[in-house]
Amino acid sequence: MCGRYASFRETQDLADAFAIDAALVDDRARELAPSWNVAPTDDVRIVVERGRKQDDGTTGPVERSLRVARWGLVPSWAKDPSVGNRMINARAESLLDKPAFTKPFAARRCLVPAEGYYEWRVVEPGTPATAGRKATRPRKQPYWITPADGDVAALAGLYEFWRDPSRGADDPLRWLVSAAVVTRAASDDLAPIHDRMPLVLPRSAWDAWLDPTVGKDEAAALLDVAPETMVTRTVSPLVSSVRNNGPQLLDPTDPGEPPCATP
DNA sequence: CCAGACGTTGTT
DNA sequence: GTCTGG
DNA sequence: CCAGACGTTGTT
DNA sequence: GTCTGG
Repeated sequence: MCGRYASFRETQDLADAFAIDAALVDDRARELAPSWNVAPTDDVRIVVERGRKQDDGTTGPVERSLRVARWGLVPSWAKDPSVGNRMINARAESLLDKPAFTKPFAARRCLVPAEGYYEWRVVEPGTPATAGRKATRPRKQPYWITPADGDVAALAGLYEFWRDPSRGADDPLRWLVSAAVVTRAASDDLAPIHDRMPLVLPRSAWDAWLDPTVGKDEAAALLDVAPETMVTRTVSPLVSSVRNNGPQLLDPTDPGEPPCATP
């Protein structure tokens, strides 16, 4: 779950929403194209808090910034970045036991801004919506899921740095920043569509989640926040292919058959 | 000790 | 790097 | 997450 | 069926 989402809000709006100083918005974040179909391995915008490395080698005061990360956490020990292709999610329930996530959770938590995310539900042929039509193979019905309050969704994330051994000290691509989205059990409202959902943090939890001086024990308490209320609608299967993009992917479609938990 | 994994999802 | 399994 | 590939050699 | 790429 949470393997596809959308992030198309203007960078300045994001900076405002997360109280980020304009000077701390990375150029790459400004240049990143809006996307209605963000897929694993894509570059995404993340909100982080850390002290910048200063010229004298020491670390400066903690600052909140908007940066770019590759979706799919690449552990520091990875031999190549493809390891991150499958580390797109981190289960809240087991986070603390996973070597790949231990340090990121203790010190490198981030927020992944999203306008909403997608889930797919498998619809078997022969159900009321397809009755009378020619028998078909199961179909994957995508859903668009957004916060009910219309605000930006702040997905809890973890990030990591990976040093590319093939690049020299001066190469700006020497350090790859990558991130994973934390998942949890779905709320009762969303369970009929899917049993997992991203951890959407309420505004009241943002500061503590981002604060690198907040340790793992305190941060772990944030994993249990009450789920945000979300609204859903069916959208076109165009979104299923990562090659498609654009606001039309969010166009509502006839739901046909309502989701049901137990057939 | 060394070798090998390190992750989630969905589906059966 | 760090943990697990053998 | 879904879609799409799934392979090597030798030659250009 | 299972892995890789986006």
